[in-house]
Amino acid sequence: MSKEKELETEALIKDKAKVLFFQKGLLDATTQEIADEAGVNRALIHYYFRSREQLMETLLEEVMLEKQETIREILKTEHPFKIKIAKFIGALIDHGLKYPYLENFVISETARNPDRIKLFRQKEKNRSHELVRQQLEEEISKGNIDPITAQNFMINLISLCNYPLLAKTVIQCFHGMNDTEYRKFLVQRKQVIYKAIFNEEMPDVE
Amino acid sequence: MSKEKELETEALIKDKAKVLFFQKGLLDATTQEIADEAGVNRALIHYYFRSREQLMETLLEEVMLEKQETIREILKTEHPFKIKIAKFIGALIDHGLKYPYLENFVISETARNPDRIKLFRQKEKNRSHELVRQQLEEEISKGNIDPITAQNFMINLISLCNYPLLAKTVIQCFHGMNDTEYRKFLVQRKQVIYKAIFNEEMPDVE
DNA sequence: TTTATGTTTAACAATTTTGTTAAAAATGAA
DNA sequence: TTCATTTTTAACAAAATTGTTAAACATAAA
Repeated sequence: MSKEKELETEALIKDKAKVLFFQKGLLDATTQEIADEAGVNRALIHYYFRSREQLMETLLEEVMLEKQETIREILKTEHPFKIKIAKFIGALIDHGLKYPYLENFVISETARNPDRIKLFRQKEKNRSHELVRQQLEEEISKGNIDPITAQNFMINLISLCNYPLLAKTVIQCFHGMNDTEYRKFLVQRKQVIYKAIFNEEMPDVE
Repeated sequence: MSKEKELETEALIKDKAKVLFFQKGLLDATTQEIADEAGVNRALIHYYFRSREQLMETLLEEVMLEKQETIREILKTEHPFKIKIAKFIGALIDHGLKYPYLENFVISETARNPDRIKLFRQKEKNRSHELVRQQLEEEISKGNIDPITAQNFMINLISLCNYPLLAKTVIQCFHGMNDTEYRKFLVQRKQVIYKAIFNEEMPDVE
């Protein structure tokens, strides 16, 4: 029994499919295109993952988990609130730079089929919202931050981080950026977002 | 020659297809589903619009024009800058309430095929960006607004307006809102966005 | 009523895509 | 090497979808 070979091919398909979907943005890639990208026979996709659908679920779970772990770690540290949020912004943008089309996928899948939202849900205790609210309210009562509900705070934050990823093409066209300029724009944007949220310059966070 | 009947059916297909695509969110509706929604034979779609593709282009052009006209009118008035922006926010949200899935469509189409961005581009002279920049810079030099580039200003603004539309399902699930609550949330959000942008309460604009 | 024109329909062909399967190939233990 | 198991392949079947076409139908003018 060659367990190594199996893992090799299975992992190869997953890796290449991730590239195709979340990096190249071919969200409706066919099983044939996935097979081509991985350089394997199309039937292997069904052999290892049963269906296109199940492959997708597997990929999503992996990539979402990667993102959620990073965020959970940041939000569970003992840093001051504003530092945490600065790191949070950085993590969202960086993950977006790694998988530029992941958010597009989440958005189109959930729009097409709201039930599939389950695939993207994190465990109750780790939801960013819960991890942020208490500390946010403390800061507000101390007068360090203008009053705002946790709901609006989070949605503002995530809107400012995610929309420029979703609208890559629109923004590039509209503001005449090539890929390099767009990347640079996103990196610089971390500071812009922090300033929009807190109305003050972002401190350096390693 | 029954010109009336033709316009009736043609307009019927367009109207029902708009509902299907931009209101119900079935962005990948088949020609059969479109025909069913309009209660006509599927071949009529090809008779009037040649292909599914061309129907889509027609619909888009109409809906985008409707949106762009509203925005152009707001930005070309002589109102004070902050009033204009308040109206601009209102118009973006209201259009999103009318066609909840239009932005999803723009985003997925341009991600899938960047060339198709042409379909969404407005004429150079009417681009919101151009209409806002000069006045924004004036306000900044008068010290009424914190320094920010027009690019970042616009992208912040549009991110805050559009993301909650794109992420309808995610937000509803995450914050436990039904459709009514979500609508209310969007309407109230106009003030939240204004405050996030200008750091002060939004004045009443009719 | 006849005729020409425009509108609608059912049936068909072509293509694309998914998933299955039986057989071939590779692998590794006995 | 032999044999059992796993992996891979090519070929096939089924379903979905788009676009075409020829004929039926409706309408209004002559």
